Amino acid sequence: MSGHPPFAVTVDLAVFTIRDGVFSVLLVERGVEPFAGSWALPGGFVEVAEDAETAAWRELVEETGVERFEGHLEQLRTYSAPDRDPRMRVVSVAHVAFAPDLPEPTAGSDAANARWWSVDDVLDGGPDAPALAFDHEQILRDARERIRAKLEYTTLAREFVTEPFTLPELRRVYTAVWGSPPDLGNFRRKVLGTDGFVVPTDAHGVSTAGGRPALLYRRGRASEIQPPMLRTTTRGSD
Amino acid sequence: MSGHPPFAVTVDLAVFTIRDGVFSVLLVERGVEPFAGSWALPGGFVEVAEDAETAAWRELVEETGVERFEGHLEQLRTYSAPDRDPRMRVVSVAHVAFAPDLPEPTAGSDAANARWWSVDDVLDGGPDAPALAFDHEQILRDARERIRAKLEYTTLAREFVTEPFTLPELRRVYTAVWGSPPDLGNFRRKVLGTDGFVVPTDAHGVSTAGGRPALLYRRGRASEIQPPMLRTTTRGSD
DNA sequence: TCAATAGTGTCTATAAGACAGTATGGC
DNA sequence: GCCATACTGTCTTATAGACACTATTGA
Repeated sequence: MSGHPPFAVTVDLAVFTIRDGVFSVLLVERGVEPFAGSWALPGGFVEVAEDAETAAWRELVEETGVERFEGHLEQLRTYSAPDRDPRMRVVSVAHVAFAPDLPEPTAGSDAANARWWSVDDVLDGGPDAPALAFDHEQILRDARERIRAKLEYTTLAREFVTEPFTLPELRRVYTAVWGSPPDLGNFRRKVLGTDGFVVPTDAHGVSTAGGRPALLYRRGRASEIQPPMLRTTTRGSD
Repeated sequence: MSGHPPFAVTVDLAVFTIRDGVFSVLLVERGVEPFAGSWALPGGFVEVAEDAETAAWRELVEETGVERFEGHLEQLRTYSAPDRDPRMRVVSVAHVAFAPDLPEPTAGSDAANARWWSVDDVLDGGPDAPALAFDHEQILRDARERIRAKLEYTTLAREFVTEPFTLPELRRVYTAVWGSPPDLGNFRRKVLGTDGFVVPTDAHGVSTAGGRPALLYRRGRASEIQPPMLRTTTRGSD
């Protein structure tokens, strides 16, 4: 028993989007010590009067500059190793957010720079892959696995496209996040056969690159896919 | 921007076991304000030099009096509503733990009393069901759903039985947690057909209540069940 | 013998994997 | 016509659901 030592509480955010078919995460270049010059997940301190999720939404808007964020945000897990921040004792409640096509971010208050990175480049050692500050590589790794898994049993993939969308667009979300495309016919059968995943409109999109134009859909009300749509590629490694 | 206000950080624990076929959770009766006299999840403050999981293990031993805890412990999620504790600003990193047949607990330091309760009685309004302190009812509800779900796609049920165990014993774990028994034949087919879920011994147990004695098994190395063993009962409600 | 529990086998329905084929657009 | 993309259909295989049956103990 030694009372209750004071902690700082932060939120860190893994903000994901799909840009040109690439599963991407928003990183900021730190302008202040510690880790000045390193890239890190956006985040900040939780205020006294807000809970962690509210703080995460606030930071999201501050860091991305987006006023109305159309996506989804959820808590990932809390990281609390005693030495994770050299300045002070701080626990961080990490969150995951995703949205379709966020704009190129503007550098925020204490960030020198901010841009989108390929998630797989950062985690699997692509060219120019930066080493992340603090324990952010672990957080990002956990976040990627969370998203990969949730595409299996939820309709989360819809949050990565703007309405109205086509099935090929939706399939490209799975392709980008999982790293390889689900079988075309089976994918369509699963999505269309899951009640409430997508609802058809009566409109066609425009044809891409001289192909047949795809039908347009909107998001349905279902949030779960039952039974799940399983990844066919190497599982359980990360 | 308003710097970094000081927080207290606690861990709360939902410790589960199966006692006489009943899915049970450990609750303590609070001896001090706030909520003195109310029942609550065991927990306590995180020390400066430890992470949340270490603190959870420490509290687990302190509250249950068990020296060598043979079970499993994992982080659930973090609860951070600004008004969740009337004394001060505190965020709690909730954890879930489970083990076979823990002994009747001894009252800990700041707990007036401690005992096992039926999880379903507490959450679904059984007779004598106590109202829980703080936001502990929500934590317990989330914890129950986490365990119910993890029985589907992991081999977690093994952590609720002592080695060696019988398949009927293992099936009673599913029965207790899910509220209704999985089909006998299908359950055996799934467990025995999942490589590494259980490994057979060459021994028989003793017969119960004048029935055929069951074969004994030990835990295998597999941690996932693929494809999952799905709950057949009412899904998605909680 | 019976009651009680443990364990096996089988038929059917569902859904995924694999992959071949057809349709509709721009040029 | 060609190419490129969108979409449909079908055969096979894996697996779950349902449920009937056999086996082994104690009293």
